[in-house]
Amino acid sequence: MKNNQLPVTINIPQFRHDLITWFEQEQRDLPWRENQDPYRVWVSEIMLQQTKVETVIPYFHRFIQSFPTLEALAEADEQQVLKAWEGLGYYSRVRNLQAAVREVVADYNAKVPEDAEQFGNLKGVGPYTQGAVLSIAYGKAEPAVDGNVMRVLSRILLIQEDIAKAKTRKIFEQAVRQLISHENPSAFNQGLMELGALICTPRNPSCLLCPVQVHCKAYSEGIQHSLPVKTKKTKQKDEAYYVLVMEDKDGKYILEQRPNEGLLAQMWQFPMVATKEVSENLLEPYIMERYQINCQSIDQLQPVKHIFSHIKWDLNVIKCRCDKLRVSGPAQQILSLDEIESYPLPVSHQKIYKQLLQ
DNA sequence: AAGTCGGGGCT
DNA sequence: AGCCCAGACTT
Repeated sequence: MKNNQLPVTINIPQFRHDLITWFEQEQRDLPWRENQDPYRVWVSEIMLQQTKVETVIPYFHRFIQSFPTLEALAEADEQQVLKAWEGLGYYSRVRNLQAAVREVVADYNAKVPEDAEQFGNLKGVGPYTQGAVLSIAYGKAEPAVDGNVMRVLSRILLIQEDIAKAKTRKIFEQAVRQLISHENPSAFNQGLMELGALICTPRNPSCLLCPVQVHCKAYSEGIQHSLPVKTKKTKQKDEAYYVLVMEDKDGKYILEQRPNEGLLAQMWQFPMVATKEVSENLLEPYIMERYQINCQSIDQLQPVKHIFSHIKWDLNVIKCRCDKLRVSGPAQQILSLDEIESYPLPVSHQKIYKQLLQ
């Protein structure tokens, strides 16, 4: 064990007390705080990855209602699980969660393991989620370092490492190991995050209301606005597609499932063709050839722009009416608007679906 | 270490 | 347009 700890020169017992007392008083009333059920805590932590609390709340209620227990989720149909996640994004989170829950049923008698290594080895459980669930559900004194914690501690301890770099997280984990309350690790970890969400915000932190202001080195030097240090990342790539909305005389449409891996894996969509694959004037014969249909008419629907974190989609939505549709593979279905409702669609294709309802 | 993976809300 | 959000995984 190397002893290269950063200097933590604040009054640690006082800091713990100030933080935990504030958290006990001011914490928000959130559905996953009703009890310490490890399954519920786990679900909430997965949902909260890169996702705001207000966004998660309705999803959490519906998800727990549909899958109230670890066993229920383990036994659930994968498509229904994906449908419950529809609109939340980062869909591999829920596929990993179900795989992990099935592991817990198979290997740990359906009890979420308390052992850090065992829990941390489950699919989709990284360093943050590991510490968060073990501290909140089981009271273990493990660090749970997320973006909030790095921002808060970078200011309090005046840490200037670039938080965009992967190895920087370890510096903060070491700091938390020195600071954390062993009497109440749960309130300590959640207090740091709650502080980051409510007071020690990215812009314009409310330092005058901060319960640990007296401990904060950045505040005492007046440089809280310039922390944390974070380098910016690369911008999105542009991608353009035709989206083929093919409707037959019965009002049914072709829907296809995306591949098992990659972007929006296993989600359903109207067929897409990269615009660079086929020139616009050859689109009609291309559709007729590829989908073996007889186009009666072609119209343009409202185009859709959709921005991911790393891609910008420009969707040229083409509606073609035809006599008869046929599937050309196992990943396709011919469905009525009603039936499409039960399939998990990414938000970009929900926008298209809503146009068809009008 | 850098990319991939969603979506929404804010400035 | 860019940034942020209770990050994990792949290459």
